[in-house]
Amino acid sequence: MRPGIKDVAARAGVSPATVSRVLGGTYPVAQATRAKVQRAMRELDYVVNAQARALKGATSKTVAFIVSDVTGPFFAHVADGVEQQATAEGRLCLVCTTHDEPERELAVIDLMREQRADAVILVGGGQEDHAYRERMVRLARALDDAGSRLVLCGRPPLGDDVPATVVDYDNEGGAFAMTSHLLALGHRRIAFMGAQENLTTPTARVRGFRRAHHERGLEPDPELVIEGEFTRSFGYAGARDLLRRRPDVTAIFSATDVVATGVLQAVRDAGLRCPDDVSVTGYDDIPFAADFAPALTTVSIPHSELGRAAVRLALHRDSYSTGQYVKLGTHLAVRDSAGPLPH
Amino acid sequence: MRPGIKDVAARAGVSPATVSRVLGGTYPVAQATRAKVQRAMRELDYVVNAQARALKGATSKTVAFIVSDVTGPFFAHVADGVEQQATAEGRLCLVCTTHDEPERELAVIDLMREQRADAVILVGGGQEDHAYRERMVRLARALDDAGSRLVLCGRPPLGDDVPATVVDYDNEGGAFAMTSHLLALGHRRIAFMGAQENLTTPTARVRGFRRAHHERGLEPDPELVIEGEFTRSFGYAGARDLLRRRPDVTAIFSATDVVATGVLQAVRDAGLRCPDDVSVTGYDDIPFAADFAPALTTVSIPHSELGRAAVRLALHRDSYSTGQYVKLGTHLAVRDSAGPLPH
DNA sequence: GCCTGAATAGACAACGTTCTCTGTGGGTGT
DNA sequence: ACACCCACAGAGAACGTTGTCTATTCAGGC
Repeated sequence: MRPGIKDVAARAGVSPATVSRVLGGTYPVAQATRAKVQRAMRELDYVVNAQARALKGATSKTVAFIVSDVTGPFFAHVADGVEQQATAEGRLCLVCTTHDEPERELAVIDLMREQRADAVILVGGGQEDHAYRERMVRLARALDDAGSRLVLCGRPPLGDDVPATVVDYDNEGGAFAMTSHLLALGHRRIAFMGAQENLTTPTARVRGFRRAHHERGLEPDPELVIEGEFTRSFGYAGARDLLRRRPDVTAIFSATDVVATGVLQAVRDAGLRCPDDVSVTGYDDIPFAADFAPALTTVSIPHSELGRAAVRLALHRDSYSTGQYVKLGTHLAVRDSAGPLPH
Repeated sequence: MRPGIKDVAARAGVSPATVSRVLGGTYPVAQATRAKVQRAMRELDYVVNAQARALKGATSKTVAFIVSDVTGPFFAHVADGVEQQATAEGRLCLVCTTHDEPERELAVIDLMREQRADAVILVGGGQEDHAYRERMVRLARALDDAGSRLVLCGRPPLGDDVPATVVDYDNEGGAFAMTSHLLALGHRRIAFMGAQENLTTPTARVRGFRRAHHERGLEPDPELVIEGEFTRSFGYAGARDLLRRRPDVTAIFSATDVVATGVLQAVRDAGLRCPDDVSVTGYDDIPFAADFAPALTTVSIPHSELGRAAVRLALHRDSYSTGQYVKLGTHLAVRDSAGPLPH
């Protein structure tokens, strides 16, 4: 049987309350008594019951981390930041996946409400439609009532009156910078691979792509903004078809690095060289981007700082008068996969 | 304020016990009463308090997942399996990192003991010394007393009398197969990059490397078994020095894919081509191994099955008469980075 | 020698569930 | 008409903590 505070008290010859005070350290206990209690705890190999403690207190000292898929390199690095900061703040870290099923997302947030997590961090882009937004607003309020804080990490804010913390990064700015880079290299027929109408992340990236063209007085060819998921297989199929249909394209801006892996494969399979024949770039700067063939030019996101900031802001929300919206910067990681326009 | 079972009971005009019974579903409640209660729950947006429930029950319906670093691709995929299976079994998933600090490992396991997790899954290799083993044995017993199960995932068993579940993979067999593959391609001066004396994983891989030589009546050159950590930077520095010191080497078997990325970089920087001048192989088959330059020949590990099996075995340990030790197979993933011996 | 106040320790009531007893009606069998 | 059982619902005690309130002791000041 697992010993409780009473067993320790009995063995030390004191009352349970005294043991609790030794545990907490927030109340005067005589040196001799403390020693007796500590000895009893050691002898019984006692550990507190976290559930009982949480039941008494207001919170479970836990941070929940919700992603669509733990294996995504993007998520793994945000998770790293979350875990680091949570540990530093004396919190444990719960992980849940949604696999992009909206109902599952709902269910998982209810689970976290049951757990009375201090913060519930939703990582990754969200959908753009109104119904989804409304649901998020309701969840934010429900969590707020339960004493938790909803944190949106990597997606835009819901509105000022919604009790949620938002930690975003400059999605559009990164796409703008990358597109400008390609334009500066002389490319004019640039494809964007992986647009998705109703999702916040690809939409912001397409916006940056367009804006970079417009600022140079150019109009992006609508035929070159290609819809598709953030997967390797879409990158492969999409690029293969594109290269057949539009051999005049000289650069492909992939919506994510994972898409870029597929694009690079398609380029190789088409007998073309990168970057000599066609430039390929990505977005995210995943850990192995520098090891691809060729090393991938991409947009770097401060992944782990995103996670750390999420936890930090959520837990100290009263002391941040600056508000609950932070937008971190992105920057270009220029490597070998994008070069000047071939002639 | 967050509503409790009493508030629901009051609103529905029944006793708290009845509400609990509607919640549990394991006791007859009249149809009309059930409807009243469910309506009250909906109106108050009630969710149970997981801590209170766990306090009553024997366990917190939680699985803990302990790794040295969440960002490692190996870990991410085991985590995926763990999370999948935990969800399927109605458990939540706690994540902790140790960053390879033994004291932190200790502290984290105590934290899990406090949480009364159903299973505590320790992922990745361990140290080989006696003191460490003894400590693990004590932890296994302590967790067993607390009603939890220690699971060792990706490291060898502690002994028959220790209450722990072990889910391992054929570490040595994979190294044996890979080395045999290289030998069959004609290579005779093969380096092993990333041995570490006191750690179980590299030790097993070196063992397979040696055995493959011996079975062909060959003796591996001790100078070619190079000590080093499982990092990209070691791979780079180690391979750079090796290629300078021993230009006669024709193949480099990297202890992990991450090491291989560094090795590949060093090979490129030395002006050599892979696999034409020197073959390079890895171990782990991380997700992007196929996207490296060239696509990496490596040993594939059933990562997520490792995680799933860990949870499955730990939670149903009474119904597995077969014992609490499972060893999963590994297989070669032959790609482009290893070729026949150049002449 | 008595009062005051610090320092310390115990008793007891929460926290929100679930489980085990006890009812309490109303239907059935004889 | 009586006993009996069944289906249901309530009362109350846990689970292991922590916080509040009260009781004891002892030193010091008058």
